[in-house]
Amino acid sequence: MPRKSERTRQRIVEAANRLFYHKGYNRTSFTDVVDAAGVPRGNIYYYFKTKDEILKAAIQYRLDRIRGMLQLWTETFRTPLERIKRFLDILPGSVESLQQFGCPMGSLNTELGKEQRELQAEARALFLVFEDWLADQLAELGYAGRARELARRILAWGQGISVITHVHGDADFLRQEKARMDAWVDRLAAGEDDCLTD
Amino acid sequence: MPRKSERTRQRIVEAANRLFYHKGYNRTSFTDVVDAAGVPRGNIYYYFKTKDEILKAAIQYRLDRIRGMLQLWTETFRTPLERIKRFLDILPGSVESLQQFGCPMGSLNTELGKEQRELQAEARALFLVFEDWLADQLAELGYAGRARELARRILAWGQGISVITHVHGDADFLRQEKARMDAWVDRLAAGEDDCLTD
DNA sequence: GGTAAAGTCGGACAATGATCCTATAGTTGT
DNA sequence: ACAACTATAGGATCATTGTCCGACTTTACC
Repeated sequence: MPRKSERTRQRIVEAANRLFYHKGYNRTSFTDVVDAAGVPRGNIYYYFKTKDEILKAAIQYRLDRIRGMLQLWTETFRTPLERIKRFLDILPGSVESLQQFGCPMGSLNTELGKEQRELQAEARALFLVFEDWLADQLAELGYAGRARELARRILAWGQGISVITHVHGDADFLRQEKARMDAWVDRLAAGEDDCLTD
Repeated sequence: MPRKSERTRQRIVEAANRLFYHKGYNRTSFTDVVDAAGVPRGNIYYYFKTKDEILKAAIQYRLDRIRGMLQLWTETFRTPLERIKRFLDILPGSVESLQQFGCPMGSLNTELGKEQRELQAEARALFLVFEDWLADQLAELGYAGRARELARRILAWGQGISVITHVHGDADFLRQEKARMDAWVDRLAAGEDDCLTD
């Protein structure tokens, strides 16, 4: 039973994940990872043959956590409106990180999208998980036909806020825009046929 | 008269600028730059002592071009509405680049913002140039009090679109959202007191 | 309790990175 | 033509990178 082994692997993945977010994938070295994980240099190779594999494991780790989180929200909140609102709460809930490092999904995809398309294809899954879940909520809200489109729009909105918040370190902007998103979603749920929803 | 010299320097800056956009700053090596610029390895050092300096020159180069462009738009278009519309046309005007590499300003700031704050402080200026110009136009449109806020919102919107377009390579999404921005700006110019502007 | 696999460890490896040196060639003003 | 720069040129340097090896120790099972 490789139980101890499993924990070591987990420590590597978690350290790598944190470093990839804080430093970016390409600026994170093998040395950084082994140091942060507290495992000896040679040992990491037993678990991952290449740096790519570590990234894939880190993305998988994120996916698992996100899926778990969304699952929990689906169970915890009765209405799709509450669920979407909970999603929007991510923004103010992690202002400091967003100011310092930007959005974990967004910055990773932006970095990999330039020249490392295969890796970015993996990272894209992070967006799709959120998109699927949001689309489900929007469909349940009565927007079945345009659920994907609206979901993607919400994600784009969040990405824009994240980038600007990161660029200027402007937490006020984030809070202000988050409030606008809340209001928009409220109107959406109320079925108001206003300019915003066309 | 160091005229030839000036051209060499320019070639280096332009090559570096392109590479920084296509590959990212950190993944662009000195070797990449000298190869692309067609100058011998040792020669680049005559112009720039460090990689940072090349980046600063590249940012300066971008700033100059942007300022020139905005200046031209200010002169070419009579009304602030037309000018802002011209600004929005950047998006469909560079779909392919945005799909492949993301927004030049956004991706650069996202990359540098993580661990290279001093360099990001330089890159931030790119956003501020646009923000100032947009704020001027919005003030002229009659939104003097909220001009900066609205300008930043427009930029955030554009960033969100760029990120999502880049992540999914989705040109349709870009066009669709661009149309929504156009409509929004029209309503803004018409002074419609709708939900979007609060 | 002994053997094979699982897991641990430190260092080696070649490649590439940014940076720098020094020698040569043009260009300039006198 | 000559000294003083300006500019070109290519290779040297040294740290860091991702990758890998081989020896060691622990664990699991017969």
